[in-house]
Amino acid sequence: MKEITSQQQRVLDCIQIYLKKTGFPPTRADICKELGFKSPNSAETHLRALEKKGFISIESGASRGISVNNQNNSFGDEYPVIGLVAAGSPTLAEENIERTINCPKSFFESGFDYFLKVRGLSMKDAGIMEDDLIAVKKTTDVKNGDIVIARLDDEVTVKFFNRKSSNIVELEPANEDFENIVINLESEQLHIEGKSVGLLRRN
Amino acid sequence: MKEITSQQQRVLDCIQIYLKKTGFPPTRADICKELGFKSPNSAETHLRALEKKGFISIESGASRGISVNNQNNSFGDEYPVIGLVAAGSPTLAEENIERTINCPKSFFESGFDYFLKVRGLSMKDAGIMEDDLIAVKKTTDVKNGDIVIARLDDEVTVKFFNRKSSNIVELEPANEDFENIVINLESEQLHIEGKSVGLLRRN
DNA sequence: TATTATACTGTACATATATTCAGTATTTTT
DNA sequence: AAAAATACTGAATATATGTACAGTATAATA
Repeated sequence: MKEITSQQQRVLDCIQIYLKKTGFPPTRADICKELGFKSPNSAETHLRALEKKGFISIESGASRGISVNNQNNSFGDEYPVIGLVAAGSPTLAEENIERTINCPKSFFESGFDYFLKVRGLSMKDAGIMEDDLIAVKKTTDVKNGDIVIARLDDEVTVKFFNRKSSNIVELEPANEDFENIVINLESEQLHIEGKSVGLLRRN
Repeated sequence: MKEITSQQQRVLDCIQIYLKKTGFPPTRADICKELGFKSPNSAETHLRALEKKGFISIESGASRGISVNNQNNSFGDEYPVIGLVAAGSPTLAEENIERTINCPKSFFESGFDYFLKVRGLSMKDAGIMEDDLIAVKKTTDVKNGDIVIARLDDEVTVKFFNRKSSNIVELEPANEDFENIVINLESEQLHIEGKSVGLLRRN
């Protein structure tokens, strides 16, 4: 996606506002009226530039045949729900995707990549129950106290992250029936898949 | 909203599918092509019927000037977040609405009406923590074991519902530090605001 | 029984709309 | 310094599209 100019941004905004207001895209004349252009060709050339840069698609010949390509509108996207993660298989492999959930992109504060279906009760005191869906943001940038999705020997687990020293990381459950997992990074492999940015439960 | 006929439903479905696929509404000819009509007037009369019944709006003269009025598309709606509920004030009064959340209508199984922001930890063992947002469906049709939003003497509380006998209802917390609330319906007023159909947490 | 709503085909036409062509001017890139 | 992209005005036009008119037929309603 190439860079957008300020005028092209105005046209793109105009399309989206018009869409939200009326339910259908504007004509060239509508855009001109809205932005003060005096020739329909002004709108036309901007539309072609936006199309060339990938921001919109234009159906040739069709009236109002404009569709906005970007996903950062307020509407939904399909997010995968990752269920039982088999040992050794990559987390986001297709066979692990149970289904998808349509959910606004900006639903959780920092944006997220997928839902992870929780097994077990090791985080129950943090309000995370069996079958809850954790909104996971893929990142390795985690701080102490974050709820992280970690992989240890092909086993995926959800725990509090706590770096004790440069080589020692503790993964702490929120359930007194479970014990802390202490990892020495020199001798063991710890892979941080991401961190929890939210939770979804459906009764 | 008057009753819709099966053919009109087909046309309405056609519009929504077309919208989802292309990003803009169909022309009369598009509808004919999609549904097998041979005259554009077939689409026209159906559209006018749908407009008369309130399902769609048509902008006169504009090409593809159709907008769907109903909200049961797969996209988002604005749901109110109810925060601190002041004693004596109706739950959904405007002053109680902290903000709204854009969320697909079909996000929680049985549909829902608003989000309730949780105070306290009386339901922590059910995985409901402070500041969690409970998706509430307004209903008085609750079963034993349901998590209900109940009002007792202008105090709103979230608890498990448990009908002991025809006159006795127990509201049970999920936290051993709290005690059951036993209500004798003959002497006390219990108002069921609704029940929890889901939960949303944002870290 | 008359009327209205539903459910179509088929034709016709005014106009709404996309799109091309001819210019002008400024800025950015090569 | 030349070429390409940006940012417009203005006019022209083919066609995409809404919409009215003329029919036919059946089911529902008053």
